Amino acid sequence: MLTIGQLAAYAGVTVRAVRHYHQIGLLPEPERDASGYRRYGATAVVSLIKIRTLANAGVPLSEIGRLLGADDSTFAEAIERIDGHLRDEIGRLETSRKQIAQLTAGDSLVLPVEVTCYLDRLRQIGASPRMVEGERDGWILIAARWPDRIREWMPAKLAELDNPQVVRLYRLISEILDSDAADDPRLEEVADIMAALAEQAFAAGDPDPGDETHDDLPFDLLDALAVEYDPRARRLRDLMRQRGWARWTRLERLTDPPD
Amino acid sequence: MLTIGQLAAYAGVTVRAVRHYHQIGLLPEPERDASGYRRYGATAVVSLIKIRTLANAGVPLSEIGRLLGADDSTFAEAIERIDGHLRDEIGRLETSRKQIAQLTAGDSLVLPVEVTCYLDRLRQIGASPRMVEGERDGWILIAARWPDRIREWMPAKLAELDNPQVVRLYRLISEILDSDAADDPRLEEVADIMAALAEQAFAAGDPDPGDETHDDLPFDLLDALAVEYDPRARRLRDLMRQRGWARWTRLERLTDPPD
DNA sequence: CTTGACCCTGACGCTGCGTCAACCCTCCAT
DNA sequence: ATGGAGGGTTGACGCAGCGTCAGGGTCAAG
Repeated sequence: MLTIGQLAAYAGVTVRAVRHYHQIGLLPEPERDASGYRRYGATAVVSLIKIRTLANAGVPLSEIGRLLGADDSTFAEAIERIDGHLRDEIGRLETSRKQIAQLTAGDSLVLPVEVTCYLDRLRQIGASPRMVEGERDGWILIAARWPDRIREWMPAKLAELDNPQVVRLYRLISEILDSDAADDPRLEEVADIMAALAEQAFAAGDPDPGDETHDDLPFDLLDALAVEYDPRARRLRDLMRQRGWARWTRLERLTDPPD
Repeated sequence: MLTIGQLAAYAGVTVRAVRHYHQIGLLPEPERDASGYRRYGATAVVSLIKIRTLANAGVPLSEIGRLLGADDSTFAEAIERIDGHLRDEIGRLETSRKQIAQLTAGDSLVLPVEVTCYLDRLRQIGASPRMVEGERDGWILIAARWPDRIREWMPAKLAELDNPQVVRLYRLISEILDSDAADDPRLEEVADIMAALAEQAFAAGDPDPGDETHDDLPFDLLDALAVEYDPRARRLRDLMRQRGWARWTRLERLTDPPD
């Protein structure tokens, strides 16, 4: 007659596990000796080994009970099912591994490589870290909404950075972000440049992604994001409204005369 | 300003998940509106997307908080560690899959193929199902103790089944098991055969695995197993003792004259 | 007699939420 | 004005498979 510790040691499991199997009815409670200790016979050892074998094979405890009493075809069927679960699980973990393999720190955390290139380029032309951070978060919002289409849009965005006006714009905004002036006069210049650029784009007949997707939410979020990053964005938005433009952050759109 | 449902939808998670992230402090609680509803801004959306990205990559929630605020090298280090965990997990599941692939129903559940062959052979020579079942469970106990060495022992055991005396022995025991007689007279014959076989083996100088391993517990368990399977085994053991043999089940051993 | 190694029951903890319950808020159609 | 649908709120339990106390009692040995 074995104590629970000896039983567990023989089967290579912990005492707690054995008690757990009792609790869930997987292994029957044995007789107790005079002092209330559980006393196990050889059949208990055999049962426990069978249980552990199935459990080690990844069979959930809840299935093991039925499985041990099942006939061969039921058993094979159940094995089939469990193998399916395991395959799924492995697949999930492997996609996880691929994902985290791509998670280098910084920008590429959530963004496709095209966007991180764009952000790097922004740094090159003199955008401040804070500016780039804001841009990155904006692109995160965009990427969440259109994960597939975002790659199409990047080449055009990247090309824009060759435009000296755009470069000047980003530098200006960077400077403003880094200053503490509550109402920076340079905001007017920023608005002028943005309006001019919007005018050019409109004249060139650029396709407006907002029209295609017909989903304002991401752009509302972009506006809100800018304001959360720097409250002076609100003032900039007003200046843009005066110039006949709304949704200034990512993509511009002609509107009726404001107010 | 978004409600919790809109926030969750944008990031592709459930409302419950968002509340969970609040609870564990991963996502800060936002302001409430007049009626107590949570109201989220754009930065919350960005944070939630970052969280989900890491979580989808298999990063435990408890790590995500630190990771989002970590510098690049800390981040890379953590990623390394998490990838290690994932690899381990995948490895475990894959061994599980291999294991259950080998789990055909019946005998081979816990036993190596050599043993199941032996059991099949037992059936061929006329051992009853009940007898074979008992043998199988005995081998399970052995296999649990010496999982590596058991393969060495099987050829000899298999060869034994060519001995007509051994065949007669198994058939006799099968018959007794299938009968209900409380004290079957054939037990005497069983004991005679077993004693004779033991004598031969001893004379041939068979190595006694019990001596090598110096671990009596498995053999005690085998004895106990037999008794639990059929109480008449106790009588058989006494008969064997009278003939100068102990530990009758698996391997015999000479002892001092009994009692 | 003490000490250390076991045994007992009962209960919480872990992970990442799903799923009630019981109630409040808002908006839209009647 | 009202009622119902479809949001939102907190609080709580449940899941798998045990690990890990807490607060006892028991056994074998020195």
